[in-house]
Amino acid sequence: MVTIKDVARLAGVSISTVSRVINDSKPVSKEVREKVLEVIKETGYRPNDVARSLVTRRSYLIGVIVNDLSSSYVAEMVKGVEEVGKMYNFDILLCSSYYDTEAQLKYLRLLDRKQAEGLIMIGYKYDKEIIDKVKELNKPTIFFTRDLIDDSLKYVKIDSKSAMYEMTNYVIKNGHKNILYVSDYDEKSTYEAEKIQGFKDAVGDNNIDIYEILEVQGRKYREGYKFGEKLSNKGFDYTAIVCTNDEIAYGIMNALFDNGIKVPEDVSVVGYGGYKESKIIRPSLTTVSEPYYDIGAVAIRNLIKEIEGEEEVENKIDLPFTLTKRDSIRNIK
Amino acid sequence: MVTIKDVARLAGVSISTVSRVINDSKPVSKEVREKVLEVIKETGYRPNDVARSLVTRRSYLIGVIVNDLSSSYVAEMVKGVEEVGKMYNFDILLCSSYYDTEAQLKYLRLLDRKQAEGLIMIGYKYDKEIIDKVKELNKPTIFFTRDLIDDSLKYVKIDSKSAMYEMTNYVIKNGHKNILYVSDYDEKSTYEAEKIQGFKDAVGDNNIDIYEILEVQGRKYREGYKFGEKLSNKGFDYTAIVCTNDEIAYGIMNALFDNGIKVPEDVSVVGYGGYKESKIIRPSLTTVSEPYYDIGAVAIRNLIKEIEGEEEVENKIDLPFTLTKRDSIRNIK
DNA sequence: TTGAAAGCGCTACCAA
DNA sequence: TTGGTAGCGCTTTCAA
Repeated sequence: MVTIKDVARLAGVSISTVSRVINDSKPVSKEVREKVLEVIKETGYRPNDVARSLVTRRSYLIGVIVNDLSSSYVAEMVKGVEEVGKMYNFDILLCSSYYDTEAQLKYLRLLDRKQAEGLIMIGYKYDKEIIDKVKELNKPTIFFTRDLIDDSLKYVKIDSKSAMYEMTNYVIKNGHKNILYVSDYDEKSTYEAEKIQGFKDAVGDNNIDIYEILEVQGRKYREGYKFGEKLSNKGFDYTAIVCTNDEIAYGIMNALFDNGIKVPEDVSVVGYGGYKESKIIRPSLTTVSEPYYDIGAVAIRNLIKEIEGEEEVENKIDLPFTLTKRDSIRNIK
Repeated sequence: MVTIKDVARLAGVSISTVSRVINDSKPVSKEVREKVLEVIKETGYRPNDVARSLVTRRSYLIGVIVNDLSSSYVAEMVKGVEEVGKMYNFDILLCSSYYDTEAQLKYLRLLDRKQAEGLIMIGYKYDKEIIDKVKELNKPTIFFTRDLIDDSLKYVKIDSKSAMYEMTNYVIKNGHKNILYVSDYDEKSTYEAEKIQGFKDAVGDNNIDIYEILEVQGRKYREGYKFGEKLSNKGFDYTAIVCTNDEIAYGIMNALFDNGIKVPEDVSVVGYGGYKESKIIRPSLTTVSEPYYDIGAVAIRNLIKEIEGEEEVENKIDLPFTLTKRDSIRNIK
């Protein structure tokens, strides 16, 4: 392995000078610079970032802790984080905790030891233990989570109440008067509570009084499917089903389909999220699209601003959503 | 920031001793150990891995370069890499190149400077420039790619020829005698060539002579959809369509659906890959399932073996595939 | 414009 | 079982 010392010796200069030409940090005479560059080329010298980190106290590393990378929206966010991070010369250290608090704690410690300069937490909800640890680490950190239990934290989010309001409103405008809202969890998160509020507000503002809110035990495709099966078996007279997320929505849709109930002919279904799959399934899913790539991009952009000590960094960032109108809903007016 | 020196001073011992208790590397008397531990607790001291890396010459970092994390199978592989990596205390530095050779080169250099101990390359195909650079870096590296141009490289793969042979055979056993194979690219990769060979072998062994091989200009959903539209418009008399990958398959299926052609009633469609979406779409897709999580897991396990200098590391790893039989194919016998 | 030297935080050797 | 110290590869003063 060739080091800066070797280069210096071979070029007949001091290591300071070599450092200067590598980093372009101070003027170096043309001849010396060329000589050094030549030696670097000949020897194939490559600076060691670990050594550099130690003295500059900069790692240009950002730790990202996710629950599960195989959720398409998580992958999309990480992609945004990674790509924008790279634009600012930051690298991503990826950790996936699979919803486990112990793992999250472990990775928090790990990232700290690795001198990560910032943290991005992408998850569903966090134990107080995690929140406390994050505060203790005292590093720039940004959350994307469904449950914001601590107001001193920095996060990026979507105004889910308005989003669900608009979605529900759209459903109603399509003539639906008997609507089921499928909530994703019995243990209410602030995020889910907001969505339900949006739904209720829309229903109230439109004087719809035949509606129901049911809970599915989980938030994945599987659970949605099971729920849809139960629904099919017991029968129902809703004309529209509003789901708290896309996976639940296409879980339900597939169960209906497999039980001979047609969407949107027999019942309309709408989702929330705008996951990749929502445009691939048939009928394509009407949904609220959350800009996951952008969420990741904005999160890291903001984090880097804070790391670089810029002044005007916002603490709470609201990103716009869009209503994606597709084929899973029918106008029954 | 509290360093090992502070701990040593506060505990009234030398830094060597502190180092020993942190790493449990040499015997330390019970009293001294307890005193040191106490000071560590009080001060909240956390060792700096950067400094440690510099002296031990170990980073425990593995660089992963992918093309696009938003492909579900890539995310699945990275998940396998990350989770198994963590089991062995290795961390993942994630880079996404978006199919760009320049970016790949840049990340290769970056990972080298960051002292990554190994490299995992997940991609479609690589320029010679990349292969050369990888060789030059002379680090343990493992590929998962569709085009293996250099036999000295280490890779993990699926026997795609056998897989496609079995799939085609299955289609034929279902009574199909007029089959279209949809290839994904005009510029043949070794991987695609193998699949085609598997298809041809099966067709030949079964004395089927009405078959066709067509090319779609790309390998994503979009291109599959476009291809399916063209197919629908011009009409066809194939009874089955074998696709080179799942995205193409459901692209085609959706185009057929949107044009009133029913799968599997009017035509059977099968895919290759076993992407997450293949079980969600309706009809669910019959496909060859490649074990992406395992591919990632095996790749990194093997890489770590090489890094740790174990003897019996294989260079070419073949992983088993499975035929996933679902609803997109109909028996027409 | 250049070089000498201190030192980043740690491990590991050698001596005690 | 402990401490002293060299040194990992680099940046960054300070002086020349």
